[in-house]
Amino acid sequence: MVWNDDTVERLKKLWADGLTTGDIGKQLGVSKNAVVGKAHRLGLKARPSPIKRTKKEKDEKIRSVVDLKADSCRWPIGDPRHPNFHFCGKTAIPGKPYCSEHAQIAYVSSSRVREEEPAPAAPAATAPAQGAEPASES
DNA sequence: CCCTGATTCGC
DNA sequence: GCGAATCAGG
Repeated sequence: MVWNDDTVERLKKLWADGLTTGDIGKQLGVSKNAVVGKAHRLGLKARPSPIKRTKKEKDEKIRSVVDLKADSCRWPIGDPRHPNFHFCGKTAIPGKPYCSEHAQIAYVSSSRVREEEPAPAAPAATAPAQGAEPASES
């Protein structure tokens, strides 16, 4: 490996960028040892071993049932497998997991459902009352 | 055992 | 000075 100013600069860049020695080595075409060794000699280094890109990524992806209030209507909207799946969220009837509107649909008198009303994925009768667990991302 | 970085040591 | 081998932490 020829450590000219250019390569050294790239090394420092990648190193500062939070890349692991292995990744830097791949991008520079050298082994991780070469990277670590050079970094050591350059003076820079001293990073926690399993350095992780603690940057962004992640976050604001798992949200749906998690932020439901105790009185939020749990009527499912959309496909549970779809990222945009959510719940009605409107204020539910005290003691019930659905708002008045959806409660009518959920608690059909003679097990008969309105034709245009989709059956709830999680029936209120069997769904956990206030402890709805976020089962997304599984 | 996998990963990581740190240090050693022959070249 | 270089980096594979080796060591050590997680």
